[in-house]
Amino acid sequence: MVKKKAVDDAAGAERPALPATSWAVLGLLSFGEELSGYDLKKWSDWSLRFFYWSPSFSQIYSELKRLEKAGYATSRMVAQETGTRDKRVYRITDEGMEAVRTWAREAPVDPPVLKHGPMLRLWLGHLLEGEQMREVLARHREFAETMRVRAEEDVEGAKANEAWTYPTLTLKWAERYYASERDLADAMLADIEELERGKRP
Amino acid sequence: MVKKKAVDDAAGAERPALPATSWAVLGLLSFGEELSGYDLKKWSDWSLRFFYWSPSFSQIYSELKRLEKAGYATSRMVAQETGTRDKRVYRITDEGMEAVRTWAREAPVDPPVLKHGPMLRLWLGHLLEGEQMREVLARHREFAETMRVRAEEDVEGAKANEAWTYPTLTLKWAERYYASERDLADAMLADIEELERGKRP
DNA sequence: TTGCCCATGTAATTTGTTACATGATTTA
DNA sequence: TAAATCATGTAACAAATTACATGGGCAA
Repeated sequence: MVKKKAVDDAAGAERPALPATSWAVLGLLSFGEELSGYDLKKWSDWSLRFFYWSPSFSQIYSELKRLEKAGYATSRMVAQETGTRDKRVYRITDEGMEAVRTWAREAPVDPPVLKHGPMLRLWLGHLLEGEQMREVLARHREFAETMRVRAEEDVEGAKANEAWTYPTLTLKWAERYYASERDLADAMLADIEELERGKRP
Repeated sequence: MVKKKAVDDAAGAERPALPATSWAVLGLLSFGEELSGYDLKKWSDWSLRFFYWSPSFSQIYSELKRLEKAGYATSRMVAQETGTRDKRVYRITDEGMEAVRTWAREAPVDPPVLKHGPMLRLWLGHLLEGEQMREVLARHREFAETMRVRAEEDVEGAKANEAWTYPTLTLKWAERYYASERDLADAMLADIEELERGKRP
């Protein structure tokens, strides 16, 4: 039996299958700006971060190389005015636009990946004291509320610009998502209180 | 300047710092049963999965080796009655219990890791038609509701057993979490409808 | 009696992080 | 003028997945 590497040869597409992180980086470029790796990292930190973990610098650099090799982006060196070190900036190609569009439209809808450390620890409640459970939840609640406020602020900053229509939409989603995380922490705190009342009346 | 590998040498602890996934596997063992790699995978699939991605077989096997090497678990081969292939089963040690307890109690509370593929695609809404956005959201909604129902059923199955008090607590959390994901999808769907109405009245 | 799922792993590969290197620019 | 920060990467390592190998039991 001949092995095939599950490629969409059909219709002569010939597009290499990329991991989600590549599409995320290409997606950042799909807004049309010419950006450096550093720019991309910063931008992904303040936009993607709400619903998609932000890759490290080094990974962004290697994704950019991969995208260029695939013909989805081109790069050029730009000399800085003030004598700063030169930098390499990337721009999406027509093929890149086509590829990321096709991905966004046609890829199967995969379940989100969640690694919820705080919940893992509470799942191990038999190893904790009530006070420690409350502590973990309180810190998580704090994080969720901080994220909610940031998302809320960013919605304000983004909603005026028509180019940000869809990013604004997802920021609204994030605002609600982190509000829900906060409320879920409160609900669990209440559940724990109830348990404790049951244990020592 | 001498470099130190950020270890808790203090108090002569000498415990090797483990990645979260190791703690997850050790946590599964902390309920006291003697389990094989296969058992652990199945069990993590139906319990951890709601809030913590379930590692692959091969990773579970290598985590078990690491835990044994660290002295946190021991293993033995057991011969099967019916002549089936022998298997290796693992049991947590006292040191392992102490280590996972300390981790659960004292590790810093890290933010959950989220990679929300569907949101990433909606963030790129400028590449999609309204119909395609609704499709992505509908499928995500479907997933969320499926998970919610499963969590709900598992709460029913687990709440009677006192040993499952805390797992039941996190299952309740999961039930609410996936209900919220479902509602968030609906809310975003409504936002998109509104956008569309604005675009072509 | 062949194909499929259970069960147990190892090997090869990919993905992603941390540590390191380098130099210029700002700020204290 | 020293330290922090911006900016750009590379190298080494760790985490995690997929592919592969193996053999028994069971159903068609």
